[in-house]
Amino acid sequence: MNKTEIAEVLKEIGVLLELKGQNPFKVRAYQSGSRALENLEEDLGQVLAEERLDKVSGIGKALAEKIETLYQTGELPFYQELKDSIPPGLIEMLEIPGLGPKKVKALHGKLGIETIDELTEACQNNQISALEGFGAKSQEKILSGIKNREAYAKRHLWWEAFIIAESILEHLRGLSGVERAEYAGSLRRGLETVGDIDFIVASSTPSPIMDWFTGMDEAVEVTAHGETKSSVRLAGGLQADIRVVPVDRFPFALHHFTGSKDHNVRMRQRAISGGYSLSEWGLVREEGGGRKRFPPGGHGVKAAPGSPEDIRDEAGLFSFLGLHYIPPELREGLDEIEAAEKDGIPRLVEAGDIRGVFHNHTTASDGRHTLEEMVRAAQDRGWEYLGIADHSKSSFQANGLTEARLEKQVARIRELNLSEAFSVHVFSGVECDILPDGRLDFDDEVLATLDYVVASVHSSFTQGEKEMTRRLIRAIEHPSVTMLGHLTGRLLLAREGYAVNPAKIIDAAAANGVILEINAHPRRLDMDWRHWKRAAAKGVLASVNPDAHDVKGFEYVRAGVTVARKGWLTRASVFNTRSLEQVREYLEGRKRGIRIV
DNA sequence: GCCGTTTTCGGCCCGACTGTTTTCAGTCG
Repeated sequence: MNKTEIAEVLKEIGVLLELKGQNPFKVRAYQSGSRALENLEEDLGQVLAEERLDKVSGIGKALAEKIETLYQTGELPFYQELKDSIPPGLIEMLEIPGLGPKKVKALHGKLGIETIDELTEACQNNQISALEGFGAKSQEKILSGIKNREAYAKRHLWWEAFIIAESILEHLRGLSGVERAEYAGSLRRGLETVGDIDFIVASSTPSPIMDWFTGMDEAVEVTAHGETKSSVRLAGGLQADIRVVPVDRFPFALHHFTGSKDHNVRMRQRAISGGYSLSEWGLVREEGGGRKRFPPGGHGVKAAPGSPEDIRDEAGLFSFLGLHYIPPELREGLDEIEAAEKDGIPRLVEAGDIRGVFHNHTTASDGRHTLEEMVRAAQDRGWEYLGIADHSKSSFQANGLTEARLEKQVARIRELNLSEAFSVHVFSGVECDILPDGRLDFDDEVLATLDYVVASVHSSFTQGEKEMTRRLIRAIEHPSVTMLGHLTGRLLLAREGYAVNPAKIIDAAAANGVILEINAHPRRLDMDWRHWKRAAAKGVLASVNPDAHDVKGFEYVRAGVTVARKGWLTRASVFNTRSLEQVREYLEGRKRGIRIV
C-alpha cells in the first residue's frame, strides 16, 4: 500500500473508533497521524527502512507499527476487525449534515438502523422524531440531507469558488456598516479544492449584512440565519458561511477561520506556552499566567511589545507571538511556524511578478483563438513574451501538429516577431508528446528549429510507477527538452494522475536543468504544491503555465501562482518572472548545451 | 494514541449554533 492509501486507512480507523465511542483523543491521534503521513515529503519506504517513522511529529510507536504493516502487507488485522464490527452504512450516514458519530450511534443502538435506506424509511414512519434527542426538525433535516447527499459532500475546484467568492466579497465590501471583509478557509489558503466558502466581516451592525447575505441571488437555499452567523447553499451544492464580528475581533476571526486546523493547533499551543489562550475571539491572558517570552525557551524573534488589545491585523497577531507574518498559503501546519520564528518565511512570488507564459495553444491544434488573438491578449495583459506550444502529431485527439504544420507555425511566428506588430515577443515551442517508451514525438532536427520544448504525457496512462517514471526521466534527459508538462496528468475531482515518483523526477530535473511546469489550469494544478518546496531546494525552476486554450485561459496564471506560493516559491524560483532578455539568454544558452540555473 | 526545557503520566483547543431541551448534548468549524 502506498502512503496516500495508508493515510486513508488511518483516517477511516479514526472514524470507526469515533462510531465506537472511543476516547476522542485517541480518535484525534489517528486523524493527525493520517495527516502527518499524507504530508510526509520523503519516500515512505526509505523512512521505514531507516526506522525514523516514529520520529515524525504526530506518529508514535503504535501508529508507526500499523503503518509499516500496511506498507509491507497491505493489510492490518486491527483495522479489519474494527471494520467488520461496524455496518458500512453507518459511515455513510456521517455525510448527512447534522449527523455525527453520537447520533449515528444512537440511531443504530435504539432503532437498529444500519443503512441509509433504513434511515429514510424510519424518517418517513416518523420514528426519528419520536426518538429522544431528535425531533421533527431533525427528521426533516435528515431527509433533505439524504436527498442532496452527493451534491453536499462534493468538493469544488479552487478556481470556481474563487470566482464566486471574489464577486460576493466585492458586494459585501460595498454594504454600509461593513468595515472589513475577507474570505477565509481553504479558499484563502489556496488549496486545490475547497469544501465551502467562509466570509468574515467586521461590523457593528450585523443584522442587515445577514439579511443581504441570505437574500442574495447566488443563494439557492438558506441553511442557517443567525444574528452573527449565517449559511447558504449556492448553486452546485457549495455552501457559503458568513460570520460578522466586532472590528477589534476581526484579525483573530480571520486567522482562525483561515486555518488550517493543524496550523491553528500549533498557534494555540504557542499562545498557551506564553500564558495566553488564543481563539477566534482573541488572545486572553490565562488566569495566573503572566506575559512570558515567546517561545518560553527564548528562541525566535523578539515578540512585539504591547498587549493583545493593540493587535489590529494578522501581522500584529503573529508578531505578538514572536513570529514573522505567515501568508495564508503557507498555513498548513507543516513547518511554517518554526520558519516564522527565525525569519525563515520567504517573500513569495506574486501574480504581478509574471512577465510571460509558455504553455499555450492556438487554433493550429485544439485552441479556440488564433495566434494573433493570443498575442494581442498577452499584450493587453502587459506581458513581455508569449510562448506558443501546440500539441504534437501523436496527440491526434487534440489535432496535434505534423512536422509540416509546425514548420509553418514557426515561420509565421518569426514573421510576426519581425513585423513588430505587437510589443510581445513570441517564442515558438511545442507541447511534445512523450511516447510510451520515453522517446519524443519529433526528431531532434525538428525540435532544433524551436525556441523551447514542453514535454508531456498524453497516452498510455496506465503504465506502472517504475515504467512511467523511467519514461519521464528519459524525456527529461533529452537535450532538447526545456520543461516538463503536467507531471501526473491528474484532473482534479475527475481523474487520478498516472503513477509516477515525484522525488525521482525532481532529482532528474535538477540534474538536467529541466524546468518543471506548474500547470495552472484549475483542473490540473500539477505538479502539486506539496512537492515544490523540496524541488526548489534542489534548484529546480518552476514555470507557471496556464495551458491556455483561449485568451480567457491566461487568467489561470493566478491559480498557478497560488500553487507556487503554497510551495514556498520565491520569484527567483519561477522562470517566467524573468525579463525577456533573461529568458532569451536562458533558452539560447540551453540550445547551445549550456546549463544555466 | 501522542507528547515531553512541567519527560512515562496526565494532559490533549474552544466557542457558537441548533434543536432539543428546561439547562444541555451534539455538531461544526
